[in-house]
Amino acid sequence: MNETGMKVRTRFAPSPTGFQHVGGMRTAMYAWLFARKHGGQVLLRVEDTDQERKVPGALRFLIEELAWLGIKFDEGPSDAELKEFGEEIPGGAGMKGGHGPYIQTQKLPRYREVAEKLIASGHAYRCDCTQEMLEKERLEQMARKEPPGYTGYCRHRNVPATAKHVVRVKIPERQKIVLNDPIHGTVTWEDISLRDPVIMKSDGISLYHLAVVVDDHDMEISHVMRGIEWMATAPLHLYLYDCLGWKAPVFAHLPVVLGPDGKKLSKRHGAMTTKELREQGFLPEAVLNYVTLVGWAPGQGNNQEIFTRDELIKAFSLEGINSANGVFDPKKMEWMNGMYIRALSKEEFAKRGLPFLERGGFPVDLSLWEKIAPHVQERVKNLAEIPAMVDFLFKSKIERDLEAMYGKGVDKPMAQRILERAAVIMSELPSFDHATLEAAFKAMAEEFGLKAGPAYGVVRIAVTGKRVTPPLFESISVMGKDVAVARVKETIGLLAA
RNA sequence: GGCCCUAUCGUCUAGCGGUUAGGACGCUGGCCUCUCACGCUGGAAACAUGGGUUCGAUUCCCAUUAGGGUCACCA
Repeated sequence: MNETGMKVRTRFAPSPTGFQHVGGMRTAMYAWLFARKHGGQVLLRVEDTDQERKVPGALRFLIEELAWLGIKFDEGPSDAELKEFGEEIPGGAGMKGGHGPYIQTQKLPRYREVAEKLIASGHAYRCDCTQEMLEKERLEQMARKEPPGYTGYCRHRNVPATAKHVVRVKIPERQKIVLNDPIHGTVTWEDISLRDPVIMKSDGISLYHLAVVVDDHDMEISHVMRGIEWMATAPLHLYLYDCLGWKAPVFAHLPVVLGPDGKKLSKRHGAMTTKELREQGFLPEAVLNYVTLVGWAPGQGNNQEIFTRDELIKAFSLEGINSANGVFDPKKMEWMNGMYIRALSKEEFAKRGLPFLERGGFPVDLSLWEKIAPHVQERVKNLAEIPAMVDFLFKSKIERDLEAMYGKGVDKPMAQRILERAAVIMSELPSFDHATLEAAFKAMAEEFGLKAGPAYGVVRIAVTGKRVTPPLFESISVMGKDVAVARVKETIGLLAA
């Protein structure tokens, strides 16, 4: 129940015409968050009345990505309905029913029934104008510099049901419509500026405008969260509710999520679907957290940004949604992901990072990974960075950035001397733990009159090949004496050559 | 073009008539330090413009400007 005592039921109603980016996912997040916050239900509905634009796999993609984020629906199409639709979720999606069908093309008779009701009450009428007639009309209007639109030719013609026809809404001349949107406040239209829109196609399939009203009513939806592109047609929807004598849900029109360039999100922006983010090593909890924050803030002077799932649910409100468009900032997404990575337990990090490590293209020794993982955990912003950071532990042959050894008191002869000494020191060391190594190398640096940085740097390049690595002694300790000494000797050979 | 939405640092935002306009990311100085990262501590950085209303406007109202959406037998 929400503050008005109304049972909260929200829905996510995608049309399976493509793969949703994070902006579309955010709509689902908000619907889910709001339902959870008020102890209500959130359900999934498939708006597939446009059969021509249907994309195979789009629905499955959506369900699976949302599941990855931890968003499960209380109601939605059953596995049987999904199968009929042509999509099967491995293991089953397991959504409950109760207000189905949840796939619009499986509910066509109901829309026809409502359309007939609208015709009977005089709010709608049949129209048998052909596409050619409409096109001609449009052309003439444009020639006269009039705004194009249906003139209502069939309004009073009583086109018989037996003729091939569409159903249009008879839009009243002056019909004031008031929308109370929790995000935008009160929005008023002096009239519905639409020209008798079609709600039922000549093939008998409902258009969005009818289906959405019928479904939200039938499914007892209390709050609709949808993209702001729907605000312009909200008057039509509100009018339809009125004609039908139904109570309209609360409509919250969400602003747009833009790419870093300020343009609408698209493929050009790179990783903008959750699937891509997942492949780049972003954690679902971080993605849920950050994406929710694009366009929403707790307000009330609360500056919190990192939220657990439960904290998000607790803090969420429609009023906290910003009315202006927002930019998805990949940099901040990365920062937040790093925060989440560091908050993981050692074991959890090692476990989640392993699949990414295995993609590195080299054999992975699990025990070495587990030893070095905690040091990697402090240094990566996403899991995909892992292989490049520790590959030197697993590869038999490494590339070295030799130039990086020089500078700050170290030239080539000095580097050679350091490495000769390092090889001896390591060979003679009784134990190979961090403390022993550090003490030995610290003494060595002093021997050469060098600061730790430059001296260790030479060894770092020799054993790892890179200038940026996990801490040196941990790295050496994990790779073991044999490998470390061999790599130092190999480097001496390279310098001599 | 008609109708509608929007406007605080580069970005995400706090603010709901009186504040040195706060926080976060990013950028940057310093500290810590074996590299990197973390962490700590400083800094630069914003109320689109013009009118009102008011003792007083970032805040309320109206214009202007600039973005965006929508005007299909698509959603």
